[in-house]
Formats: sequence, C-alpha cells, structure tokens
Amino acid sequence: MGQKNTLFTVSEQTGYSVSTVSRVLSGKARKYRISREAEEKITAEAERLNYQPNLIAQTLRTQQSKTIGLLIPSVDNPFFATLSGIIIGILNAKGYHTLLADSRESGKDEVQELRMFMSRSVDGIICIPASSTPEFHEQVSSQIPLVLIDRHFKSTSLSYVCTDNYAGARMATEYLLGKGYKSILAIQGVPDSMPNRERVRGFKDAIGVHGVAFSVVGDAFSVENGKREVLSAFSGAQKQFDAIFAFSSTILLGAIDSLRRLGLRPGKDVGIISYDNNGFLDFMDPAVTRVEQPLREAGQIAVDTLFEIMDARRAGRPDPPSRQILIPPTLVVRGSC
Amino acid sequence: MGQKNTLFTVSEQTGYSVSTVSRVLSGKARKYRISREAEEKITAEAERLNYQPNLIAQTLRTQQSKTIGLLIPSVDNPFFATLSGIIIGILNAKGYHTLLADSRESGKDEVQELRMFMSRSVDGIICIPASSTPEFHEQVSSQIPLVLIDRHFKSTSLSYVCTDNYAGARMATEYLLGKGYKSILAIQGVPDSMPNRERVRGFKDAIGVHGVAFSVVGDAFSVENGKREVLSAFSGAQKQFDAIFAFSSTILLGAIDSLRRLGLRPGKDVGIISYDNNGFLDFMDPAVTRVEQPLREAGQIAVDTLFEIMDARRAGRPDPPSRQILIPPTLVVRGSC
DNA sequence: AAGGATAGCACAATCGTTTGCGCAAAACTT
DNA sequence: AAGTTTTGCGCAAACGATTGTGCTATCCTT
Repeated sequence: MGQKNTLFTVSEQTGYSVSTVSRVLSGKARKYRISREAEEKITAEAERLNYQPNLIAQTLRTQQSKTIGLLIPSVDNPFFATLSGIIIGILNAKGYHTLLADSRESGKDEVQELRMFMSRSVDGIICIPASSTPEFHEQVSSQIPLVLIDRHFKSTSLSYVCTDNYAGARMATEYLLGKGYKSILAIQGVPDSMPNRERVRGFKDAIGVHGVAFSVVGDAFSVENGKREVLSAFSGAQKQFDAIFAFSSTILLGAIDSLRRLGLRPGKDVGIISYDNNGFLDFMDPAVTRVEQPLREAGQIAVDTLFEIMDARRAGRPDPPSRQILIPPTLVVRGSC
Repeated sequence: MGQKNTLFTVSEQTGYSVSTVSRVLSGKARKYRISREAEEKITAEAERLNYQPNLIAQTLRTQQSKTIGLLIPSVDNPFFATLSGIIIGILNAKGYHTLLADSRESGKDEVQELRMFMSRSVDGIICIPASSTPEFHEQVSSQIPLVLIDRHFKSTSLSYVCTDNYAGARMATEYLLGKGYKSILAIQGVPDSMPNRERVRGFKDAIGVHGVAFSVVGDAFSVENGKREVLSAFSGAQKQFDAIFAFSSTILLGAIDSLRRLGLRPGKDVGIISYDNNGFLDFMDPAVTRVEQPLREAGQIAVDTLFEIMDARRAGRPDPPSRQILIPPTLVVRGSC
C-alpha cells in the first residue's frame, strides 16, 4: 500500500484524467473549475487507495523539495548535536524535513556535502561552516538560500546568527581574573573557526589589561584535546597554571580527566571555567561555571532568516538585506572557580 | 554554477546526444561501446561546466535515492541524539545520506513520518519506534527495507538490534541489592516502550528474589519526569527510599536535582544507579554507577542488517532471515551506590 | 435558431535521468 | 561485390507530478 498508487492509478479508477486528479488532490479544484462531483469521486478514491504523492516527482517538477540541508562539522560533538536537534525540531514544525550531513571539520568534505545538497534540490541550507573561506558558500548561496549559524566568516555578505564569542570569552576571563587567578591556561578548539578566534581574542584582551600569565593551546573541540593539553601543560617540569578555561564542554571533560590523573582537584587546586551549555555541567563535581549560549533563540533566528530569503526568492523579490547577528551569551556562575 | 548544468547542457556543448553523455558520465562508456574520443570530450566538458547530476531526477528514474530515513522519538534526548550521530556517521561513510525525523513519542506522528519517508523514496529506514504495535511498520517494511533499533515489538518478524534491557536492569538491581539497599525507587521512561518494559521486568525479577520494598513510577525519558517523581516520592509523609534506579541519564539529572532540593545527598543519603552511557556521568558528584549500552556496535549491526535487506531486494532475492539481536550491556561501577 | 459565453475537463510538454532498441556507417568476411 | 558483423551512437519512452492551453458540450441571450 501507499507508494504504489500514483495519480495514474486514481485516474484509471475514476475515469478522470491525470491532470484533473492532480488538480483536485492538490487543492486546486476551485481554481480550475472542477465539478463537485468529480472532486468528490476523486477524493474518495484517493482516500480508498491511500494515495500519497511522490515527493520526488513533485520536487522534480516544482523545484521545491520541502527539505532543508543542515551541515555541521561533527555529529559526535554534543554541542552540534544539541543545536541540530533544536533546528530539526523547528523545521519539522514548519513541515520541512532535514537532511543532516557532517563535514568532519574538513573544508573539502564540506564542499562535497554542499554540492550534494544542491544535487538534492534542498530548498535551503543551514550551515556551521568548517572551511576557512566563504567563497564556496557564497557561490552556493547564489543558487540556494543559505544561512550560517554558530560560526561565520570575516567579510562576507552571507547572513549569519552566532553568539558573541568575544564578549563571552572576555566575560569568562574577567570573572577568573576577578577571582584572583594568576596564570590561566586556555584550551581552544578548532583554531581557524571564527568562534574560536573570537574567544581567543576575548581571552587575550581580558588578560591584556591585567597582565597575568597565560597560554593558549589545543586544536580541537574534543575530549582528547582536553586530555592531551592538560597532560602536557601540567606534567613534568612544565609551567603550572592555577586556572583553566575550556573552550567547550568536551574539552572540559578531557581536561578534568587529566587533572584527576595528575592528582589535581578541579575547582580546588585548579580553577575551571568552560564554554557551552550542557545540563550535566550543574551536576559535576564541582558544578561548572560557564558561558552559556542561547541556542534555541539562535536556531529560531537562523530558520526565520532562511525562510525570509526563501520566500523572497520564490516571490521573485531581491534577497532581504543580509542579517548578521551576534547574540550575547550568559555567564552562569557555579562553584568551579 | 553547478545545479544549472544538466546532461542537456553538456550534450549541446559537445554535440553528443543526451543518452551518450549520460552513459559516459555514469561510467557506462565501455558497456555501451562509446568511443574514447567521445568519452574524453564529454568528460572534459562536464568537468569544465562543473556538471553535477540531479539526484532528484536520478531518483525518480532509478528508484534509488541513496538516502536512508532515520526516525527517532525525540531529537532532544541526548541518548537518541548520540545514537543518531553514530548511525549518520556510518551511513555517511557508505555514501548515503540521512533524513532525520522526530516522532515526538507519538504513534500518530510516527505513521506520518514513515509515510513521508515512503513519499521521499528513501532506500531504507532505521527506526526507534514510538508506536505500541508493529502493524504499520510491517506494512512499510514490505515496501521499504526497515530495521528497528533500541526498541522492538513483541511478536514481529521485523529485524531489530537492541540491547538486552532485561539483563541490564536485572544486573543493576542485583548490584544495588548486593550493596544492601532495602527500598528501591525505579523511575521509568515511556512505559509502553519495549526497553522500558524489559527494564521493569528485570528490575522486578531481581527484586522478587530478595523481597525488598520497591516502587516503579514515572512515564517519560525526561529530566522533568525525574524531578517530579523524586519530589513526590520523597517529600512530605511519603514513603522514603534508600536507592534510586533511573532508567535514563535524563531522568537521573532530574532525580538528582530534586534530591538536592530536598537536602538529600545523592550517592550518600540515597544510592543512585542509572541507565545510559554519557561521558558526563563520570564527572558528576559522585560519579554514577550505570548500565552502558554498546551503541556503536548496535548502530553498525543495524546498518549492516539494513543493507543486507536492501541488497537482497535489489537483486530480487528473498529477504535474508529476520535478524533479532540483543546485545548484552555492561555494568560500569562508580561511586554512586 | 444562431451566436457567444462559460463550465468542465483532457492533451501534451516539462522537470533531468536512464536505458531498451534500432539504425547507419565502417569493418570484416568469403 | 554482396553479405555479415561490429562499432558508435541517437530516438524515444519512462519515472510521477504540474500546468498552460485548447477543445467540446451546455447554457444563456436575443
């Protein structure tokens, strides 16, 4: 049942042509002056056959797939997973479906996946970019509405909605400094990504004013990276730090793990502050002071922006002015520093 | 660039017919005896034009979309999100893309989404079912290869790969009992779902042997549910428990939150054990003893099983024998009980 | 009763690919 | 030189839907 029945089946069973059936079933009966009688017979038969339109054929014909492509740098990262979940939920509610792809933090893979989205005629794309330059995204955007989320590019007309990572990192760092910490280790994520660069900038600017010791290390938003960097920074005759700023909760976990291995108590021997929202952070030992980002709001704005572009293009209007939004994050104070 | 160029464009530019171009570009040049010369010219021109096949048209014609539908009960639940991530990763590596949908734990929505998958001509479906009966899934399965994961139905020929929830819950409960706890509160998730039922059964069977006090409450795999049930079980003149078995890590968080509100120390005043893997559980206060499920293995088996069915059907062979797998979970002992 | 208006529907092209079949020219046979 | 085989490619149908255009009854008008 289901997929087997096409307009043609209904057409055969009712004696009406495929075109008439199509018009009735897509709600255009009035517009095309189809008789009540025909309308009822056709609707009844479609019901009986459990007719479902073939979205593939529909897409080919109308160039509208009711599908949005969502491209993220890593499905494994809980931060991206959470954000994806939020976006998928919003899209579902709008009757859109989501094709989810993973660029594995690789610019090459990202281009691949974007090409794929185009081949699949997605109606729009939401992307957390992995590339360091916006050229390809801009090309894509000229064909398919595209908005960036979480990460953006320096000079581009692409619309984006991110959180203010500079402000967030600066706020976190100043909080640490206010607590009297004297040497701070920042463990960063993917160095080239805009949020990371902004966080580094915020961190350094905050430090700059006070002139305490610091170091920025690391290269990935992963648990492994957190482990590795803490091990190499705290073991042996290395320089020691009295506080750590983890740029993501995954990094945080790795860092804590290594601290414990080294016999250091996170939050006591070493102050801890982190980026990212995660329900678990409140239940850790100690609960982690952190910079939270309003993800739901960001997701909503991204979707809204995307749909505005889509609507405009469909109506033949010019794109709405590029919207580049930085949402302020929040410092959530707990007991880890 | 990109999407605009079709076989027809390349055909026009090279002077060869659309069919020849198609055969060359889909690697069937040899099979159809296309001359080297034609092949080279066409390939070069396609390259130059940056030709990308239109997957929608391809799907319509070949009935193969290279897309798998993944249906989960809730994108918000980190457990499902993690499992989804794993599956999407595996599929990506196989060159398949994933349409991710959310049934919101509703049988109605699930049917909707499955219909949608059929309309979209997905090549296969992986599903964590929300319905209580398998009828519709079986209907779908007769049209599109489908395997269940994490949850299954009582008597069905559908293939599934789940973890042994009975064994897991029994193991956890026996561990609690071994520790001397005398009254245990089990906070369950969605009552009708098979994993939940199995866990309840494992819990009760374990209890049965020892005859200690117990209660099974709750109705959702959510933080809220955990909060609510602990509040109502521990506040006022209510019966008190000396241990809690949370059927998911989300429930666990809620439970801990309420315990703390009530001035009870999780792991000290009340023993805690949980279901679910989650990197954060090791960093909580105290680290949580839990039943972990081998998700990566489960995902891999599900995908493999799905592809075997897909291969068989494509080759016109009968479906391979239904594969119903229960993977044993692991008890990870920490300090919370 | 002849003419125009309108209602009600079907024809056929189209979206971009794939593929069975067939046809012409070249190459080979005897 | 006539027939046979092979080479190299194009025609056209098909996948399932949408939609501009046009055709035929019926109806109204006078």
